[in-house]
Amino acid sequence: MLKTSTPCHSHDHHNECITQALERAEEVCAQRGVRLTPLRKRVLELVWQSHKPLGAYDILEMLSREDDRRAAPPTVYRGLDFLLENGLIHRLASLNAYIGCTHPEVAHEGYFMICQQCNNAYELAQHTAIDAAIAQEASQMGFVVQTQ
Amino acid sequence: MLKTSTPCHSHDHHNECITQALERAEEVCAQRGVRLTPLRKRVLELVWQSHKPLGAYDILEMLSREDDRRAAPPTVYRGLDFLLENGLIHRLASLNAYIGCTHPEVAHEGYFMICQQCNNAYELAQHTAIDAAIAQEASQMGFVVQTQ
DNA sequence: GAGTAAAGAGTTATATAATAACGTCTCTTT
DNA sequence: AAAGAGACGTTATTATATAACTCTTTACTC
Repeated sequence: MLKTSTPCHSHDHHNECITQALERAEEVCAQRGVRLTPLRKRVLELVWQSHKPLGAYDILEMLSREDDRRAAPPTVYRGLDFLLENGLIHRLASLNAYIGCTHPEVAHEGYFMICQQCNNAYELAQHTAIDAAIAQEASQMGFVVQTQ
Repeated sequence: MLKTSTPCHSHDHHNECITQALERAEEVCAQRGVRLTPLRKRVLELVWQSHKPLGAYDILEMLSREDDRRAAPPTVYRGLDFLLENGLIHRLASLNAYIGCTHPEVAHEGYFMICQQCNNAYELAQHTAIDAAIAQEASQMGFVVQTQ
């Protein structure tokens, strides 16, 4: 179920985003002493194919298409789990989908704007105002924000 | 997989919340000319059993336990869909779970504080600050917030 | 460099969440 | 009564995610 409609938010994606994302991922992993194996890198690359959040089974299908043998779900989920743990992608629970993180260097909550026409999703880079508003409302209810 | 741990956020739930929720639901449905059938009412009641978000299959299990014949998934999902459409419950995508809405009279986005110890979730009643912060960041990216 | 432990990845099966498709029953309206 | 719509039952299926076990590769130790 891969959407192929012409995006209304489009740009020169391959040059700018993908290469940059992969470079950053290499750096981040090197810095943390974790291994960006070929498989993990390939999954990250596929996630970054567009700014549309991709489902795990979309990625699975892409993977299977290039390797001739059929990849199995755990293969993809392991890759996704690794990338999630290291902040290289985010999971959009409302869509059961995954998307590349634009600033993996620092731990952070992700907020996304999702275009209802083209399905592209863009991560908010600065969200101190939102975080502050949430933290304030939380404290009024006796909560301390730990994860979101 | 029904959690039965002692809640750290507890209160006299049955008297206050459930009855009030059901009364409100009756009002809202009457006002809108939609039917709160026994099944729908029963599902709403089950959702309101606690402040813990419940999975569809948790509700299914509860339903099946009282009727002796086994209820099927569509039965529950139809009930949940109706309640969602009419704003009587919210869906928490991150948990694949459903929870009663505390103010179904007006259309609104829901924000929830979810206790990591007792799993209870509480809806924020006033969230103008959060909405404003989000709308502002959105407009900076050329988006207009339609749904969240 | 051989031995070994741990991480990574393949494979099969299964769990969990949600929906499709079709039939039936019960209303209401005519 | 006939017709249509809404609600619900029932069976099957799709979509998403994980468990459990195996084998391979990598990295570390001596």
